[in-house]
Amino acid sequence: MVTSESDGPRRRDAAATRQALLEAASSRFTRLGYDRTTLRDVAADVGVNLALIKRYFDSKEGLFKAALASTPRFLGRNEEFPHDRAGLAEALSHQLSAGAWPEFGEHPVLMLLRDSGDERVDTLRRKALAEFTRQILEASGGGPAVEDDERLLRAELLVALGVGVAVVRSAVGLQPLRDATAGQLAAPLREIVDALLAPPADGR
Amino acid sequence: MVTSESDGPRRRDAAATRQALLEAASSRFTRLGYDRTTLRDVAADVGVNLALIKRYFDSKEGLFKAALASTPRFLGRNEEFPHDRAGLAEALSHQLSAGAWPEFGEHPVLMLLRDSGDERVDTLRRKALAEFTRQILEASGGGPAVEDDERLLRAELLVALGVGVAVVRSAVGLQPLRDATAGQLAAPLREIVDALLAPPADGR
Amino acid sequence: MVTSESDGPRRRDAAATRQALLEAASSRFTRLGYDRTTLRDVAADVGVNLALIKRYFDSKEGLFKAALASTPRFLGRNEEFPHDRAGLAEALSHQLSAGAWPEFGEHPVLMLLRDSGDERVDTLRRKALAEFTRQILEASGGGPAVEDDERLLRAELLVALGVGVAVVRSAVGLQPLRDATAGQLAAPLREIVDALLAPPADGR
Amino acid sequence: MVTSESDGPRRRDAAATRQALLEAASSRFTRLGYDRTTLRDVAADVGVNLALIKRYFDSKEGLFKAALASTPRFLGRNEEFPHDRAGLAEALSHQLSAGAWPEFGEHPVLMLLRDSGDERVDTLRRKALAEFTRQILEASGGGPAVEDDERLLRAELLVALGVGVAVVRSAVGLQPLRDATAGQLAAPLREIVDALLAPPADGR
DNA sequence: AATGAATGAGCTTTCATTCAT
DNA sequence: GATGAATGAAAGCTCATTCAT
Repeated sequence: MVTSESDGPRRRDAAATRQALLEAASSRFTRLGYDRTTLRDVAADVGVNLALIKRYFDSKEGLFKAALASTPRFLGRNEEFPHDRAGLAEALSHQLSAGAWPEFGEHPVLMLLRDSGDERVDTLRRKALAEFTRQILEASGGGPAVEDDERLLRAELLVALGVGVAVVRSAVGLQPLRDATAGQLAAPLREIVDALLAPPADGR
Repeated sequence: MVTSESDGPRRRDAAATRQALLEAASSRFTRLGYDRTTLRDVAADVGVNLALIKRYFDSKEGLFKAALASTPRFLGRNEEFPHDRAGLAEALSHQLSAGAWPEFGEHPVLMLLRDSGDERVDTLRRKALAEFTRQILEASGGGPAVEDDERLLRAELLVALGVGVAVVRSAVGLQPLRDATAGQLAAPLREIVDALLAPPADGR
Repeated sequence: MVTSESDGPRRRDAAATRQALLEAASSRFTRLGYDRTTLRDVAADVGVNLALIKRYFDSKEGLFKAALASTPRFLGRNEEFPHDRAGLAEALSHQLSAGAWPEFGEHPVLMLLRDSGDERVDTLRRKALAEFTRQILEASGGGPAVEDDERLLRAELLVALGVGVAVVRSAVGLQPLRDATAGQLAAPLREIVDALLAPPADGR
Repeated sequence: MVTSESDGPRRRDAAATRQALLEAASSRFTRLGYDRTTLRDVAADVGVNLALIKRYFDSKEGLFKAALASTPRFLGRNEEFPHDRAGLAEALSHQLSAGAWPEFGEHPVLMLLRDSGDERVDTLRRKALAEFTRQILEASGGGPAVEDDERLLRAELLVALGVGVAVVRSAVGLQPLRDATAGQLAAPLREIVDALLAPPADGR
């Protein structure tokens, strides 16, 4: 519930107010979804008037689009990008561990699954996930030549796994997955990454 | 919008009307979630009056619970239950292929992720997913003795993968995953199942 | 809440069912008023189907009218009619004491104040209260000749007092009035009756 | 239906709009009771949108509470408080005469009898009537020492009389009580007040 | 005579949105 | 740039009533 009013809403600072609204909205959209996020609550989080949302983002839809656009385009989490399958698995295990993303409350990929009902944002969301897939392929080596359809499918299964972990944790809190640490996730994820993306030993 | 009025609304047949309402509701809850499913739409799908929902299910919450309870408790899809990892992988590849579950419009596991806001249904949903996990463990052999915490976590990762595939397909329609056939999914899933649940060759 | 299913609803006995419905309705109308009395509840009290109310009374309005018509046309409460002011005061003190009318739950005069919104029942209710006024005048002696307008007004004030006691007890439960016994009410009522209806000693 | 749009709905004046809503609601609650007062009608009386009621009073219950709280805490009707039995009787005769309280449409004590179904407002209503009783005792002299239980009961009977007059006039319009003037009510009320509250000449 | 399935209208409540200031 | 008053539409729910059986 607390995200952005850390140091108080700066009055008469348009950019800061806009940013604070965006962060509050991102948090609510991520945690609660589009429908259960009310503009009144977002404005109240920041401590400003409701009409400012219209001023800065025009509508709830506009706010949602802006929040979507501000979602991290991950893999690597501020550090350098992973260069091999081991690095990829480790990055994933950190990203999918419990308590990562404290500033969002939940894994930010959830935002990409939230549906506002507007057909036009679908493309936006699809592109973001596709970019994620591309990053996985690049990190797992293999070179662009081998990126045939099956390899793409395998990368997408890895994306789906990440999404599934975030969703299951958020929606039902299944234990022990819910509180799994990066250390606990490391081994299984490494094996999955290898199983999915290691180059075939034989001429499959 | 069209799901269940297959053979027209039967007049004066309570059981049939109730069932038709349940199916229409299941479809909408699965596809659209709790908030975007309106009772008016559900009633319109079946072609009956809104008040019948109150009659048969008492409230929207009651309808949701009934829909939740009628969700298939899968693995094996009407056929016999899988007995080994190969069977498990194959069952999954069918269950997660495009176009399975035509009567729901989407994979029914999505229903288990829908949130009505009622605390008491949370337990229901969690139990259903936990049961799914248990089935995976049982099918993958290993006997109850080995069902330590790590094995449980690995089974849950497989559940998360299934959930993720359903979610990604439903929410963003990532290709080629979106239209993947059971044949295309078979090999990667088999490798993942083995990687996650095969007994360790050495004393890991 | 329990009024009439004392010896069970007799099946296939139209008159008895009708009577039971009437009593249940009277109780609810008296206690809860017109709006908060639902036909479903009345039918449930008796244990019969809702549609029987339509059969016997045609509509909620019809049921209300029938209940109104069945309201006791009091003074004297089954015993002989009071013949003088002392008898009148005593009859009133019994009628207005706590716990009288156990079969109605509240004083039945409340029914005469319930409003269904139908203009046509107004006459009915007015006539019933006017009849009560007439009875008071008759009991208090004085003969018909003296029934000038002021005497009528005084009798109506006594009616209003009775109504007020019933209403205050039912609506707000003011103590000690709420639990007042006939003994406690006797003296004040006698003095009021005398004050209002005793023939003037001097040529007032 | 006509109560408060005296000088037209003032635009953009929150306090005035709130007050207008409150008056319209008071009138309807007083005349029609809780159930038959619809928020749509109240808003229409004032000429504003329904949602403003939520803004200012939060809910129908909140509006009712506010209306209850704004009910005059009478005796004396803006003038000085009555100091003896004669003054009390006169105050009552004015207060209970036809056409008093034109701004409410009916005697405002009726509001105190309206039931919203909420347990917590019951106390509010009871307290208001109890306060009325206390005022009667104070006005009728006698000093606090004599305020034994019987005296309290007698004061409450006077309250009940007032309530009864208001109720009978409103609900059934019994003549000549319905159109009684203060002049017509003066004598009988004086005699009742004396009969009830005059100090006993002998050792009663 | 009696039942239960089905309907239509209305109510409160909740939001996103728009309009003046 | 910012506020708060006011609106419109839609949702869940409730009830009296009607229709077949």
